[in-house]
Amino acid sequence: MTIVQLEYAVAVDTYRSFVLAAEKCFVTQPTLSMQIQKLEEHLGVKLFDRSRQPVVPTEIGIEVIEQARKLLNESYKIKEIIDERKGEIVGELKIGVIPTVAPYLLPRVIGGFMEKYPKVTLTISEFTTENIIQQLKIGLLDCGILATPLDENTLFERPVFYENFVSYVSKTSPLFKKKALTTNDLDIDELWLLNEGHCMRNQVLSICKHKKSNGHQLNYNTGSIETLIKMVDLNNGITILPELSLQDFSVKQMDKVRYFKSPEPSREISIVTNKNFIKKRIIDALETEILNSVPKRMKSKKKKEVLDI
Amino acid sequence: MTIVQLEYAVAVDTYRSFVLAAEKCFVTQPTLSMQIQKLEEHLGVKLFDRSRQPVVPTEIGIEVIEQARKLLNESYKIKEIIDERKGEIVGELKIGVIPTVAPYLLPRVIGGFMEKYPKVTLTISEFTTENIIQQLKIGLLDCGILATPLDENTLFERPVFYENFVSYVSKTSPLFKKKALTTNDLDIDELWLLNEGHCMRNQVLSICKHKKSNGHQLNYNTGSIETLIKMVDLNNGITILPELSLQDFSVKQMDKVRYFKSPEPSREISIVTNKNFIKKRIIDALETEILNSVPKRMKSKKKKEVLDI
DNA sequence: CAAGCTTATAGAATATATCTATATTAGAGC
DNA sequence: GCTCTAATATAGATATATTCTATAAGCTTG
Repeated sequence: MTIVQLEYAVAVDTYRSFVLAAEKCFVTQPTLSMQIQKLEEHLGVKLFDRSRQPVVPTEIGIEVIEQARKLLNESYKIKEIIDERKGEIVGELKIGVIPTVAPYLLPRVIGGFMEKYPKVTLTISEFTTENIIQQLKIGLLDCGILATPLDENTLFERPVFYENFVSYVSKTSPLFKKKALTTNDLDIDELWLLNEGHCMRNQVLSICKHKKSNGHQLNYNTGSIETLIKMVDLNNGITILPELSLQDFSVKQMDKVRYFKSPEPSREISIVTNKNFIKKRIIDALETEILNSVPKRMKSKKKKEVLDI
Repeated sequence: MTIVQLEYAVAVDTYRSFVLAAEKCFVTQPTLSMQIQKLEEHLGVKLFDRSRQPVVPTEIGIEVIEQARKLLNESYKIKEIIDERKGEIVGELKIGVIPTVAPYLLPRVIGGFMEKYPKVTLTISEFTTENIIQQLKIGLLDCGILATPLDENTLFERPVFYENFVSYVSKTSPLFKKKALTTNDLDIDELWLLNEGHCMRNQVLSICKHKKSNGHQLNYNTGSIETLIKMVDLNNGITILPELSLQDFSVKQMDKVRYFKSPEPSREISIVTNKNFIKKRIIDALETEILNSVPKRMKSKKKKEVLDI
């Protein structure tokens, strides 16, 4: 049994294909097949059921591969020990970010980060919470930046900051005249919402969970907060925005922002990793950069009341 | 970097010798040397300082080897998953036992154990507590059977049973007339003790810690409880025995046993393993066998007041 | 049942691990 | 400080493993 064989087995599990796994491991498919066979022979059990398409791990294969992932993690940690000793922050960091955080946070973070740590390659992708969780579990992502708590016991959450929600109200809305709102003021039928799948949609709905709908005239669900803003600007109604999205607002736009009275609804944004997690130093560095690019007030680490996701 | 290379590095750390490590790994010394060199080259750091005799790991070598031990543990766990699936309890179990437990417990355990699990090879050695702790940490032992708590945070203790201490009193001692004793009755100058290094010696001394010595006429420190018994039988005085040592006593000997009034002084006997521990199923089986060969009353898992070791 | 995948097998080329023999180096004893 | 001894390193040969290319065999799916 070799580390390489375990890497191959894990790759087949991850990609559910010998051909694709071989490609990702930079070897030919027969090489990978042979090594998996040798591993299976060594262990005395079949790890994959090739008669299904796509290949699936056998019952015991699932257990062995889970354990193999732990072993490989320990092996990456050896490399980290070396890098750390050399005082270098190097490597690749694959980050998954939810779309309601990404555009307002990352552009402010990556510049400083890449300047400070030129030897780190960042790979950033926007995914839904569900997708990020999946990919963290199988190691396709090193960390996620998303709203928590997730209640996933194989993942580890480090809360980084707390972001309030605000409402964005068109001039034609009755709420425009109010200075500060309570969640009771919201009219669910006036509200522009994000698509299903965005955790922020659920949070916004839970803000208004006590309100009943009288039926919408128009159901427009969009994938981007920028669209929500434009809908209010051009088509009346209101929407709920995360605080960070206000950063580049014009004076005209700020006019339409209405804050909630305390307790303001808010979300907890965390860096989430696999529990036996690696790349600690790079991720520490990322956390520091995020904290530097976020208003001080949001860093408050005391457990606020946050909305479930 | 291969698993084999890491095994070699760990072996060199364990045995502090390339020659001996090679022998234990069943390869020649040049083979092992070459592989260690390749590993060092791959990692870009020297793991061992060969200019010292015996060889010592470098500062970073210590860290890398510690991590390598974790990786190897994960690799043993893969084998365990396979064995477990096959429903077999197989392998080797290296047990370290303290001398004040070994002769009264193990003979009753090993018979049944070996019959039930014929594919397990048991290797049992008597060592002091200190020695067992050391060997558990570097993996030379799989588990220890000793008095706890140890307060060692890299080790894991599973309390198995609680053993009272009794006194064994010669007919000429004034205590012989008493039916039950309190720890206050003990005369430290009459007491036969075990050698330094036996944890039970410390426990016995702590039973009498409030008593002052007037100076002994004879200081005879022995390594075995059997000797303590014979000293009382043939040379007067008293001694303290663990409860299990009474099991094969003659009627004549039982005459000399005096129990302590409640709360009886007692010790906690645990199976101790490394924290990232392996061979779970074999050790579970061992625990079951031990519990089967010990009087029910001693199994009480409620936290008794036990003596420090 | 054939087309288009995916995985397995065979044989050659390459790389790696191991061995034996021997050189070098470090430490112990005089 | 110099020898002797024990330990580690190096060299070259051999056996073993890994990988590749080419091709066969097995599943899916229309």
